[in-house]
Amino acid sequence: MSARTPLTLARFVAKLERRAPLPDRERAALLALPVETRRHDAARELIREGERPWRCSMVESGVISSCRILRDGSRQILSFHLPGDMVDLQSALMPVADRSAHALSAVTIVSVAQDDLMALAVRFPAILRALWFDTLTDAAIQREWTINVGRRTARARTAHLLLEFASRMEAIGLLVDDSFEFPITQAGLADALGLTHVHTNRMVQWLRSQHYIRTVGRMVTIENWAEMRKLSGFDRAYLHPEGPRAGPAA
Amino acid sequence: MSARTPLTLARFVAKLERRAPLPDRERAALLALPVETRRHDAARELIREGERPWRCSMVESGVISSCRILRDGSRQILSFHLPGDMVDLQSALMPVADRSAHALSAVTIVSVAQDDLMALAVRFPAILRALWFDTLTDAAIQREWTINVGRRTARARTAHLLLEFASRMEAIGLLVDDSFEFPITQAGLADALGLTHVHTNRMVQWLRSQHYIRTVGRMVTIENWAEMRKLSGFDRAYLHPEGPRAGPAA
DNA sequence: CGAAGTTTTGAGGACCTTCAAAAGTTGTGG
DNA sequence: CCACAACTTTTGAAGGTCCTCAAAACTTCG
Repeated sequence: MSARTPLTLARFVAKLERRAPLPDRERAALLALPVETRRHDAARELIREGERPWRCSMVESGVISSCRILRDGSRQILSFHLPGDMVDLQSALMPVADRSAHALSAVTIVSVAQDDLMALAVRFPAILRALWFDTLTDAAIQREWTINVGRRTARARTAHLLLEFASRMEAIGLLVDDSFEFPITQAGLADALGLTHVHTNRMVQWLRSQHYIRTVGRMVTIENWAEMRKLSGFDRAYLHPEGPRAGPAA
Repeated sequence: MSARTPLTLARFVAKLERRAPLPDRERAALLALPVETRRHDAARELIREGERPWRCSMVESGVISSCRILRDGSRQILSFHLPGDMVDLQSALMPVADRSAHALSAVTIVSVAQDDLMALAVRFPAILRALWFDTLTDAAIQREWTINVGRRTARARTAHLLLEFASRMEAIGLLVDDSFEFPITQAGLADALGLTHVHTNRMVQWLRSQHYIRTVGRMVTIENWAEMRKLSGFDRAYLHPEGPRAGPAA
């Protein structure tokens, strides 16, 4: 897509359609939604906990994380949003944001008014169904994160997160030669893993020492998928690349 | 509701309507769905990971947990399902169950065919919207669990889970004099907290020693809400008792 | 009353944290 | 293109939280 093409929700629609094709009418309706495009620098706060956003945002390029800060100052990163992901689809129904979102790299964001999206969802059940499925996929990922921090060792946990990120990048064509850009510091990685940045660093070093991964700057290469999978128990099924079951609305 | 009244999804509908009333037509349609009622003993496995369920189940009475077992045998409990909760609404769209579910106490379950529910959801966008909102609430709870195991100390974590359980019981009228039935062993609690049962036991003992909680058999009493809240950082907002924002479908 | 399950206790050790500082990297302005 | 500041990664050492293993006390139930 050239820089001059006016942006749309195309990437999001593509993600929805990875799972099940939408009828032409529905696809066209989504792509015709009036959108707003914005660019932000890395580290910029995009949504603040407690806010009442009135637009839903899709990542066009770059990576966004959402997190909660606890009263003692510690931070838990709750999810990563890659190109094609909605950052805050939830806010279409829930008025108050319960977490903040930050740009991890320079990002381009395409947003639609929640009312516009909901109006479409009400008119086209297939769209509502697709949005619901998207929410369910996010929920499945969230469960996997709970398992990750709850029951896996620091080593396995780190490996698991990297494999998830790699697999999701692969699904959108951003994995090249087993390498992907991982635009996050080790301190940020630690906040996603429920570890300290010191220990996270030692885990990353250990993965390198085993030749499971290689890092150059912000590029990460998975060198040994099999051992990484064995170590972490990663199974990409929970990412639901296969789409929703056929049903009355399909 | 007397034991002779044929069961319906009434409790689930009541939960949906705690948030926003459904139009009469939609409520009637949900309550008219053909259902199947089953009773199970405690500890019975209700859904097995990898299965392809074709019915969605609502808890009429009792408590159900869903969990994943890792290859090393460790277990992470991912959620509790209280009366009125859907156990596997997700499976309406996702064919394969990605976790198992067990009855923690003797339970009564009312189930509907997924196809029936989805057909209704397609016919009535307000219903699809309500189901979607329910999914979003579950997702918010799941995020809180990730935070809990990721960034809170064992003490705070234990207190937080008990407060969540108490608050959810309160919402359905099952909290009496700050007391509720908590039908789970300390080993089970440990699997929800990402701790060992030994350490969980010490945390429970500590909460008792501070007179924050009291336990008699499977009954738990919250003796000091304020200190429990302070200790755990619990804020019930994430349980979304207030309902979805008004919108085109409301 | 015995069996099975649950809670509790103890001791030792491992994993991960905390604190502190050095080394390395990136970005900016002169 | 270098100098400098800011940030990120890495190292070291000490300590605490939580785990492991094992067994005893207690509870529940047939």
